[in-house]
Amino acid sequence: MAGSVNKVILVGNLGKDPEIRNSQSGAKIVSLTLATSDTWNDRASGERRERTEWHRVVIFNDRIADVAERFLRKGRKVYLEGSLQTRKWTDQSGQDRYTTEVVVDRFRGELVLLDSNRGGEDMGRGYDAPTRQLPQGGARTVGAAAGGWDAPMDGNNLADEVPF
Amino acid sequence: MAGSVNKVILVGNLGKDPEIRNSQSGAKIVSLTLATSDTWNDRASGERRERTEWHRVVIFNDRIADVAERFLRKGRKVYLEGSLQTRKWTDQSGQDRYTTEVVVDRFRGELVLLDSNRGGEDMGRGYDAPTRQLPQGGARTVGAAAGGWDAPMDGNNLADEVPF
Amino acid sequence: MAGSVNKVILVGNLGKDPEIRNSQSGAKIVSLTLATSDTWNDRASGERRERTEWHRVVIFNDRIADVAERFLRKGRKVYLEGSLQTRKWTDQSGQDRYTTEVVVDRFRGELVLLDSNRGGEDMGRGYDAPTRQLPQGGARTVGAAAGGWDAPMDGNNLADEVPF
Amino acid sequence: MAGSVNKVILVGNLGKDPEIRNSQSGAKIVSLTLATSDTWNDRASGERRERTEWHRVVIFNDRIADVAERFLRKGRKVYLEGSLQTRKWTDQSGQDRYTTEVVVDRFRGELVLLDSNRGGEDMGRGYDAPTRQLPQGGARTVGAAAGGWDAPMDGNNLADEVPF
DNA sequence: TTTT
DNA sequence: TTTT
Repeated sequence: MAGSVNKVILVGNLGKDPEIRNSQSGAKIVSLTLATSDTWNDRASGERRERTEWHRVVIFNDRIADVAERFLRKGRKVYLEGSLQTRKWTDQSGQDRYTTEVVVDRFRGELVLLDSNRGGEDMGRGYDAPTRQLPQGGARTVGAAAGGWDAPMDGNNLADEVPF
Repeated sequence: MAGSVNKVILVGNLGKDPEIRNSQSGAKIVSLTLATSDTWNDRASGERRERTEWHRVVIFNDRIADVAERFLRKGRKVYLEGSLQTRKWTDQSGQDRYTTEVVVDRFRGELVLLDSNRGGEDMGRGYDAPTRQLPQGGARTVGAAAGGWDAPMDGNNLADEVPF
Repeated sequence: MAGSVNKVILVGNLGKDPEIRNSQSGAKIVSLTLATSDTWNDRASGERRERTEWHRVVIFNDRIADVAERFLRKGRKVYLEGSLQTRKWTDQSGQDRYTTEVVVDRFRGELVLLDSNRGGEDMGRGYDAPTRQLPQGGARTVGAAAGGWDAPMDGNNLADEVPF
Repeated sequence: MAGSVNKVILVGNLGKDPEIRNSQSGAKIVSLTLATSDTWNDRASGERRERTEWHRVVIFNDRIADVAERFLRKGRKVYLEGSLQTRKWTDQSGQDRYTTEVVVDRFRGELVLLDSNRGGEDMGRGYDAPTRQLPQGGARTVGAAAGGWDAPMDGNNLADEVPF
């Protein structure tokens, strides 16, 4: 198809520290969960309502993955730009499942840190090293092509992670 | 949360005619499937590769739903802006499932027709009335709050539609 | 023209307090100057370079103008969405001049506060009331249509303000 | 400044064929004028109103400049993403002038062709080679840094082009 | 004039 | 699980 655009722009806060993995080719892959929130007045009741949306983000871009690993921690606010990708996987019972993620690949995407956190202020507490997933068997080693996934993730593993 | 942004920008083509439903309150709800496509040269093989991504779009905004019903048909190219929403539902076997959609609600979103199709050109053939889903039992009648879904869609129905 | 999009997305800091004016019809109009900055490594010299870009923003949307007046002050960081508009005016010597602004009107635009400034912390110092321009003669009272300006601004005034 | 975003998204039609120039370093620079249009109902009179906005676009990115030179012609519709840049220059009378452009540089920006124009349809007529500006003296040879302009454009030349 |  |  000539001429399409697939762009996601998020400003939100990390729900937990980034998770760092490696593709089969050794490239760093960083996963984030970002929260965005809407508040509005319900038309019927007039009550204030809020809804938090959780976004899965996967960063394949080397340069941006490095920045994410070094600077992002639970609670930080970021501007993130990527594209939508729905990935098919198989759950424990053999059923097809689909997971939609915001992908930052080598072609598209941006990451901008929005809370400067200069001077080691109190956001510093709890800002430990990010979680690095140890390969176990190999099921969690995923193959990442430039524009997406070549190999499906381990269904069991994913099932444990839902909603993330 | 003060200060978040949840925005999706798509330019793509409709995979089929829009589906029109009504919420319990009678509001019109239009569902679209939009295709975007990426092409790139594989770094290893040097081959040209292509990947088509299918996006579920749900339009709650009255004005935009009207435009979609009247003017959108399979194959048309649109610019669409909305926000990401992941909806939980239960499948036949009682398992939790999640579906991520691009939502155009009364607060946010835009729809712009990009292929002018003026003068009744050949895109006109096959441009029939959009599909209207008859309520069956009620499972397909969804309740739409301002910011999303109150009631889950029918799991069976959805399963048949995958990828959409 | 059927089918166009005119969208600007900025994340930046206010260079000074907002300026508040009223249109001839009495509507509140808020003007901001937003700074964005790029840093890059010069290819030739290898040196780190930085360039700050200053954006004129004009808010016609009532609801957003209220938020801007109440919460925005010099130094605050915001996400702002609007559209580009180039306005013609005449300078002192009678020459045509053009100024491009990012406009938030009643149809399009968004303002999101990004530095939470919760609890009246030290960002509070210096956070005075925003500047309100007193009408003088009337030259600074501008007529604002929904989608832009009906009446030109006073050329002299603008000339003094360049770059802002 | 840590943490800023400067993004413009346009969907519009070219007002004339692209203009091709070369920087002092020999890099290709493509200039476009893009029209976007808004229509709305005037609140007072109830009349339908329309406003066309003209955008100056300058493409420094080599790959995108090539695509623009080869495929863009007057009338074509494109999705364009770039960043805002205001450039200072001096007019004939020695006065400072400012021009705001949408810049596609080597870091940021995208160009997507939206009217496929397959099959040599009638948009084909008049689709000649784009305009190439011959260097005259050198005033029109501009130096392009990664993030913008090193040398001002010739004021006389620009004055003739306004609005473009 | 912002910010780091 | 974030944030206000």
